[in-house]
Amino acid sequence: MNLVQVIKILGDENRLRILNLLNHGELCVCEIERLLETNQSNTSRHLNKLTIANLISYEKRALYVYYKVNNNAFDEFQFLRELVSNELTKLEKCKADLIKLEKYKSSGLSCEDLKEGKVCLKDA
Amino acid sequence: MNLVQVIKILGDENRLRILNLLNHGELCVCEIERLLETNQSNTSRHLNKLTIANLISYEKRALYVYYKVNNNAFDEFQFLRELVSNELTKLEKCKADLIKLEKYKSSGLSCEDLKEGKVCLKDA
DNA sequence: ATAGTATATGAGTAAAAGTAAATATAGTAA
DNA sequence: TTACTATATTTACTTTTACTCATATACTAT
Repeated sequence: MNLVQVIKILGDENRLRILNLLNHGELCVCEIERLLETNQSNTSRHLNKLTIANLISYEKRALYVYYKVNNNAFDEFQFLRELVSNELTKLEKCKADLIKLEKYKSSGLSCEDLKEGKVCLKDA
Repeated sequence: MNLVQVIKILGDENRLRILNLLNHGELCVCEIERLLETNQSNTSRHLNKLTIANLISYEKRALYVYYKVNNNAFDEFQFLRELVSNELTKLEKCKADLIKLEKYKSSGLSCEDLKEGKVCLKDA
């Protein structure tokens, strides 16, 4: 995967939001899905693209698939650190996502509780 | 123009090649067209997109329109310097473009000579 | 085994983006 | 003026990409 393709894959709001979230720790697909407020299929597809670009990696544990940023990519393409750590945080949606993420994490609940509505992330 | 749109516009090989060329000084449209070995219409469109994204700016002098990188954009989005100065130079096409550019510049000829074939940039 | 759940993927659709040929515009030069 | 040139834009076509619904897969739990 060359630079052009990596940048092409970065050029999507949902995928940038995912990178921003994963930059703060690993998350499973259904957590990302709820945080982005999109559907499962869409989330999975974006995660797949980011994986193909080697920007993230995953680990399957029980039923869940946990995704995290791939530090090798950040070593290979130096501009990625600057982009993810400094630029993304300026985006309104990314800021809002991090607030939701904080709310979710501090709730002490798990991703199963998300769909049961024990944590409401809407307009957090 | 927000970050997502800027990245989207960066995600194209021709536009990255143009940025790489302009990073070494201003060029007019027909020079870029010959260096990229594409046509006039295509070149003009890509330049327009880069202009919309504020990544480059232009100045009209006589019949020619000269484009150059817009340093304001590089100040606003810090990752751009790293990207253009360090990453682009690793791309094969960008390397080849710079060799052609050097050949053209050292020829001492002008863009009019390009189409008359006084400088051959093919496979420089 | 069966049922249930999380994730991935196939298929179809719609929107976006890249391209090239032809034309329009704006400037130069005689 | 008229002819010419560089660049932009219109138009039409094709390819790519994002999205959604439905289904498949893989794992868990009973």
